[in-house]
Amino acid sequence: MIDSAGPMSTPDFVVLGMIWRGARTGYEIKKWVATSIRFFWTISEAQIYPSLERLERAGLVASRDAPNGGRRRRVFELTAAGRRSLHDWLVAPEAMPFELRDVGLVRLFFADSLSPAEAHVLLVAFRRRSEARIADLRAIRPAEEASAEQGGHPGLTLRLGVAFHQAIIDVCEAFERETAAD
Amino acid sequence: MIDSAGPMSTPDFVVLGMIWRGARTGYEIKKWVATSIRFFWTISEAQIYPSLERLERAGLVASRDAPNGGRRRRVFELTAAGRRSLHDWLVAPEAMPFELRDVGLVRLFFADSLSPAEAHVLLVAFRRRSEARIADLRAIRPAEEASAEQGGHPGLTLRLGVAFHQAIIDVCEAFERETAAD
DNA sequence: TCCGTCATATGTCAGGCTGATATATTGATC
DNA sequence: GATCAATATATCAGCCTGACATATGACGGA
Repeated sequence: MIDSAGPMSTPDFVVLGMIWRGARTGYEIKKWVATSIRFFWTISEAQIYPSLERLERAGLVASRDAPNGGRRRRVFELTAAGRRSLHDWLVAPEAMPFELRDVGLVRLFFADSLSPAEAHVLLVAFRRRSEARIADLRAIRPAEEASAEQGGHPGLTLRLGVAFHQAIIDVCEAFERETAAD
Repeated sequence: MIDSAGPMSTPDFVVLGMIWRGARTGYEIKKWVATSIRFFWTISEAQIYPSLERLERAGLVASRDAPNGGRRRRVFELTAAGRRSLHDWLVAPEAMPFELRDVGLVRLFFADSLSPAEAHVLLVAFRRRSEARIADLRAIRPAEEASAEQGGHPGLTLRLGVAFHQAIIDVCEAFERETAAD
């Protein structure tokens, strides 16, 4: 299917997926990523525009010029091959690497070098970060978070984000109680 | 404190912290990272050795040559300034960015484009990944996971890892039940 | 009506990091 | 005595991020 443009990488499929969701221009892809999957995937313009070129060369998207007055603008849509490619990627039994890079956990890891009082301050800051993140997540789309089904799979990823930070908060509070008991 | 070598970055503090934990050579730092904080921080040799140079120039670590037979070897230890610098970093009220990059969540996000059966297969694969990760975490240091206090803060980070993957599993199972009910 | 500011829209580029590879010695296993 | 794994340090191509560059349209205030 893709022969002239090398292997597809995850950012390419993210671009493809966002066009499937209805994003029409590179700019919209960037905006949509920033308001939906930004907590578990980011993408920069320097990736989006070359990616759109590759996808078009591979026949997965089609574009046409649609300037808005004197402002240039290129709108994209999926081809049948593009829909098939997205589908194949989603059902492929590939590994799904979970990459976390967390300065907070690193600092906690070294907290044995602090006094109990200092370590406690750090732990509270760490817990508050997750509390703030849950507030951010709820602000994105409160409707979807309230009811299970309505959000579909985007709603599921939102619930996962909330649950995951709630678990961190619970463990922090348990640890705070345990160390306070000393 | 650090004047001749530009600002310190997180990887530098990770190296400093690992030396505080007792790592003696660049090689040991790499090995220790791979068996402790690897689930939330990684570091490559291409970072470690230049970082050790910077830390020594800044007076935060001291090194001496300690060849093992004909094999060159440089052992490092913290200076007083190094201990202070690590302490200051840990207590600084800085933001702790939480960076996640998860292909699994991205694929789930687009799963509305699949049939219910296909989406279910993807969800099960996603859940199993967290089950496998919990097994990995428990394998690292089973003793610390059993009891709260014994692990200190490394034990806490281990508990946090287990808890948040357990939260993912719980949400997945709930969603599986909800969608199966249709 | 002019001006500033924000949103739309597409791109470029330096610098940093990852993953792969290179090199050399020691110790273990067969 | 040969092969493989572990110890130990280092380099490098290639990719990505974050910052910057460029240009137009829309809108409100002075």
